[in-house]
Amino acid sequence: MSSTIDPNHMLPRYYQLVTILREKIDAGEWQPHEAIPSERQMEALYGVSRTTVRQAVGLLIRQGLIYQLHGKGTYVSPRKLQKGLVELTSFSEDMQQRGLKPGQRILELAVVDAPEKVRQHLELPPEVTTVTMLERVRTGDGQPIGLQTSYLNLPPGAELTRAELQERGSLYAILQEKHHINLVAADETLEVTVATPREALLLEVPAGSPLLLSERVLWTNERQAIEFVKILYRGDRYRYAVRLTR
Amino acid sequence: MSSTIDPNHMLPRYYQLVTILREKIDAGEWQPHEAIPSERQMEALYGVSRTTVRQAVGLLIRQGLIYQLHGKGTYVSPRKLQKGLVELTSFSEDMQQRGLKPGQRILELAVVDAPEKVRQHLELPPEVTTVTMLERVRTGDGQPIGLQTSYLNLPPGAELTRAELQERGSLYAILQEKHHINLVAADETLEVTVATPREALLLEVPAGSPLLLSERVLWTNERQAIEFVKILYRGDRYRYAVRLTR
DNA sequence: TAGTGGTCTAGACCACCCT
DNA sequence: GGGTGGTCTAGACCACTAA
Repeated sequence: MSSTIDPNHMLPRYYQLVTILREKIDAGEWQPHEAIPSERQMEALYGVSRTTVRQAVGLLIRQGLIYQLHGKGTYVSPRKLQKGLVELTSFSEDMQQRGLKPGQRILELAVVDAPEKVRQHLELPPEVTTVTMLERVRTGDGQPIGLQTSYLNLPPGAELTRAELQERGSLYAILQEKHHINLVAADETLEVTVATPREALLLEVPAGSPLLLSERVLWTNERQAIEFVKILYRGDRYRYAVRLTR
Repeated sequence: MSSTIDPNHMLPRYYQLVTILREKIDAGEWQPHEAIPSERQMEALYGVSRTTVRQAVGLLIRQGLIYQLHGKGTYVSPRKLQKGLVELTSFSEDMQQRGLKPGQRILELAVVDAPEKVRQHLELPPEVTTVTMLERVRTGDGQPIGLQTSYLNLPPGAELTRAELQERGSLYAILQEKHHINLVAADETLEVTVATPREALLLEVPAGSPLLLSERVLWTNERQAIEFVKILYRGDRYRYAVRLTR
């Protein structure tokens, strides 16, 4: 709960300023549509250069917390625009944000020949013929929400075990912490489909029920496609939210 | 098709540099995962400061065209990550990007009492009791794609006529050019539903067919909610695409 | 005219990667 | 050690808004 900037801190100064400003906004110290101090005032207030102020301000603008009007000032966004609807999240994070306890039932974990559709999405080179396939029923507060099928192009030597998955829950946490793979972006498509008998059974809905189908390609910080994941969501229990900007 | 920066040009230098770099990437002058000149090299190449180079580079990174690795360099993203999947677009722009000719059939255009749900989404003040309601069947290459219902909180005096809409096609173009309202962000949710008899008739599908329901709140550059839009898309003719980032 | 954000410069030092 | 991106400074001028 600091409100000054420490030049010797581990974190960069612009990021310390981001934290200070976000805390004030979250605490309601400035109301929506109210002007916050100008860039030159913050320069003096926090003892940093205007460039550094603008770096912090730019980040908060991209996160939707504040906005600027040329010649007028910098203002707090209305609360609806403050919620980060746009970020790349795992299923587990997604459920937690919705206030549901994430859970899973692992149906299958195996190394398989890559289907053609998966080859294309992951842009597999010819010498790679197999991928790791993981099928899970995902739950929120114990209720089935989605049927998830992942195809992973893991680096040689990297392996995935049921035990790890059971323990950690989140696949992304394992990739990040154990294999040092950073996921930074994803391309996702959404469409409508209806449940096959098998899907209906697993999701506990009548066969033919409408489902939301998400297909996602995940990219590492080096922009290699590493995972292609399909999630079939129950139409009655899931709503997808995004923020779009110009 | 310039490849130098003109200091006296109308456009800012960083933006001229963005254009130059984008043209080279689009032309395939640099291949995916190939390094482009370093920031200090571009400083010399284009006669601008490193700050300006970084401003251009940052914009292209946020658009997904390039990425940077600390201590290594700046690289071209693979093509799949170059397509802008994330931007706020109107239905007309959306159809054009998909290579379909956008069309519409106006069902209703009227000033109505604002329903409670609309009041909440638009955050209407108590003194505002009415909104402009516009219902249209949207088509792609003449085929029905979606049933769109818009609720607009227009500024006093601003009016919308069928003639304008028929002529311009795009509501956003009218708001922008005639009323100088800039739409800069939107919050959108997507879910699955099934067609009522009326919806089925208008969309030319059997009653009970699965549909994709989009609900969108549009924000101006001053972060006022100005439009609440519902679009019911035919499940068999529409797929939604987004790019997510960390 | 004064204050705001938008653009731009010419430096500097640090952290990281590779040889 | 030399090159890369990441952070930061102390200025400057311009474009826009409002009184």
